[in-house]
Amino acid sequence: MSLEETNPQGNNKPTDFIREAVAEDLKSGRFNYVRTRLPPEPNGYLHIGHVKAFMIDYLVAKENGGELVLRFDDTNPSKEETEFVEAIEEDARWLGIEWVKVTYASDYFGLLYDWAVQLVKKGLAYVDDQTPEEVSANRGTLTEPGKNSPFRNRSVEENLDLLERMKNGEFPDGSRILRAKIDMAHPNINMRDPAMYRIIHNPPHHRTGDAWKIYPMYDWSHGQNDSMEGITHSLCSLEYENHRPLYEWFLDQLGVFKPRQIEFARLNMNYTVMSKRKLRRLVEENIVNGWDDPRMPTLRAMRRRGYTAEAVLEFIRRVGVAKNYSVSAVSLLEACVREDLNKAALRRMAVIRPLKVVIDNYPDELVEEMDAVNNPEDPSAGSRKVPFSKVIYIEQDDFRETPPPKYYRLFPGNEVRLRYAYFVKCTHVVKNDAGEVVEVHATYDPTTRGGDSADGRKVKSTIHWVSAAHAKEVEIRMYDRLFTKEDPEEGDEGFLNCLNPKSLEILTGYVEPLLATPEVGSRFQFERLGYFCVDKDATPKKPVFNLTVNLKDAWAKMEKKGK
RNA sequence: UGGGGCAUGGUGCAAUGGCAGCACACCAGCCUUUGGAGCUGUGGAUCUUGGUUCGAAUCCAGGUGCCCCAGCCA
Repeated sequence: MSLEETNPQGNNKPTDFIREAVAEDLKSGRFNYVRTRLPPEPNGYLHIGHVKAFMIDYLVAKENGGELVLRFDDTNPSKEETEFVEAIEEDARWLGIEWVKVTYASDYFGLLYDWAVQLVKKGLAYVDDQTPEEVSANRGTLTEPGKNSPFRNRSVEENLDLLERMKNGEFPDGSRILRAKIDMAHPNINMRDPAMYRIIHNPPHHRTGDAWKIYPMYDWSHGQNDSMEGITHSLCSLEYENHRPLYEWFLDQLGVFKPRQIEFARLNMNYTVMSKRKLRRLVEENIVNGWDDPRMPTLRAMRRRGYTAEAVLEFIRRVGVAKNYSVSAVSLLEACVREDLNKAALRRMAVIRPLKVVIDNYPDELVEEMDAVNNPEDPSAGSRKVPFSKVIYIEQDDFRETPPPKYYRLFPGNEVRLRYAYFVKCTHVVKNDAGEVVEVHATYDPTTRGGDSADGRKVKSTIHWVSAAHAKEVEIRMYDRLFTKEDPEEGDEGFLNCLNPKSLEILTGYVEPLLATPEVGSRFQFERLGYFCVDKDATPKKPVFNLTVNLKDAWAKMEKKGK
């Protein structure tokens, strides 16, 4: 096989069974173009699980020189709102997804009704007067066939008349449905005379208002809309596999353009929940502070937390596409976020759990401007000045009165480097009545300015600091996983019983003067701590920083293991 | 006891009858003015039984396990 045949584009694109199927269809001539569709129902906010499906639809079209249509699946007025249409578009745009047009299932209500009339005329659909309970009881079970409706053999004329009167609003909700006439004994339950239209008088539809009193079911709408729009590949998740025979049945009976439906495994992630119902409970029961609470798996939440679209996309790329049921690790997402932010985030010094240090031999009134590198990964980011003085704050974690083995940081008698400043050696501590260390005293070596010793002596640790007199007090929001279990839905106690009580911790810390009035949304690496971004709650008086993701902490891991 | 689908290191994905590989995680080391980043290295997987074949993760048959389906939701 030649290189051209295996690799028409001449590059090594990642491949998967969907892309292979699409390539086959193009090669065999089943289709001579590619058009996919993004079919969200506007009934909630997008979460990380949607991103996988969105990117498959978008990239399959893009890689094949095709088009993507953003089509809102708004066939059920009781669940859908315009607010979500806008939110979904905004989130999808943030991801960088491009579509040629926005359409709505409701755009096709008229045409779809005509198609339904066609099926009725062909004797392939009928109006059923059974109650919902009767319909359900007569559907049969997984192992037993269903029973035909007593209304199944109505005349075409009667069906036509009843359908029109359903449409005109003459009948109350639940009194009748239009059903496809297929086979009540079919082993696939979706084929047992599935409902096509149901009657819904209220609420009004978010776009068509009260123009319609009947609304199509997913099965009757989706495939037909795909066909009307000339969609070639209707890509969806595995639970629709059982619907494919019905998808194809409708299109075959209608004799219209027939797209190909291909199913893939949806994205699941550990330590979170993804179902709309559960996410809604978290919001409504004030377990989180809204849909954009940085602990939520929604895109708005991740954006607010400081995740970049690039990182999210890279995560999706690494997760891949297959048909296996799988649960991806949130730690992989975090790794992608770190990798992306490491390249560009400016480094700053911040102390989130302050401990006061007095450098006794440093002149009382002296202030020195220390040179600090903005980003060691990017020399073009330059450097900045950071003021240094006699009283500073360091991290509580960076001092121990009695150090455990392998602890290299500050403790009585030990010398460390203050990043970009001086070597300091701890001399003694001051304690409060409770016996807690409230102040550490140290001396500095004036010959080590900038952080290098003249005599070549080494220190094993470098710690960060801020000058107490120059620091800005800020609010720091430390986020952790919302749940303590990898699978919060597992077991009988339910997802609300494994909430992580420490998923949000609000701290008051200090940052270097350059961060006194940061721009909302800007991202920084607080050295040795993690990546942080400025929350929308920030005010000039009190900046607020969200923890985006922590830095890998080898010492914390070591210490934990030692216990 | 119906139908549809899926089984590869801890996790996620490759290998399309020909040396089981990649990423994250893990472990060890090097380096380091971030115990960060980076670099090097180690360990660990084809659900099971049989068959076809010179050769099987891949093909065939049986078994086992997991997921989906009985909305007038999508």
